[in-house]
Amino acid sequence: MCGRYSLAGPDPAELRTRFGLREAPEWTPRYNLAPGEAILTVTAGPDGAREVARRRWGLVPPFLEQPPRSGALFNARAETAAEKPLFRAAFARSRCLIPADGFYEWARLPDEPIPGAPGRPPRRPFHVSAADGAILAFAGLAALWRPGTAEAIASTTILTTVANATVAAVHHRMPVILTPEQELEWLDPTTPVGRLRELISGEATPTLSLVAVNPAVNDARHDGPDCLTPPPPGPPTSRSRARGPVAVAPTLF
DNA sequence: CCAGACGTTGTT
DNA sequence: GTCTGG
DNA sequence: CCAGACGTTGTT
DNA sequence: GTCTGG
Repeated sequence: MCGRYSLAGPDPAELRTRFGLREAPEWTPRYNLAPGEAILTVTAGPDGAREVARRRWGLVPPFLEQPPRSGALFNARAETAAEKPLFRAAFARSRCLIPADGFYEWARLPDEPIPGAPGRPPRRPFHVSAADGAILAFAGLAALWRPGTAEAIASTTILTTVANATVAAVHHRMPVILTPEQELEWLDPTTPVGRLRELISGEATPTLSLVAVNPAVNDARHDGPDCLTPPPPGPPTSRSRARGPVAVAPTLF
């Protein structure tokens, strides 16, 4: 799944180039983006030009009288989003991209708990990024909620699909990642549904790398470079004591 | 017909 | 808006 | 996603 | 256990 991600590496100029934007977007590095927050999205405007906008992460479909609780609907299953009442209209008419340089997953390590420690072992955070360091584009849906009186809400959700072999070490779902070629078709309003389904099937996911990171990322209020650093040595798992990128046992799931 | 939900995730 | 349950 | 609150009363 | 906030 995808409930936390980073967009910290690329500066505005790089984002402009990578996504074909007219102007560089306002953006300062974010290491710990969470549901409910304002995130960066890219859509195709009426003339086909790329447009960038900040949207609340957590879709607010236009027909709801009240927005769902903050951050709900932050993912939609790619397999069913075209049919689900909450996502159908956005799938048909309002697709978008979410720029990212990686996403986080949490998993309990197999060799915990420590003998003598009470309770279940905690889930540990991992960061997943492109093996070549490229900027990623998640496939997403967008909506604009215009209530009578209150302020309008621009919102978005990230599509999820089955985890590839790399991510499957820690989790069974992951965000849909598009290649630059696929992005064109995903944003094109004339792309037929059958093709859209192919695009988000996860077939073309780039090679990813997975590393254990500092549990500082657990707290969504913590937003700093240490979200991406290796876990500090510490309460005792052999894995968390390793240095540098940490290999993960291949079949937790 | 009207009323009320409409989601994903993980966990057991 | 659209579907399900009563 | 994870972390942290979750309430009422009376008093200042 | 469940909901809210980040």
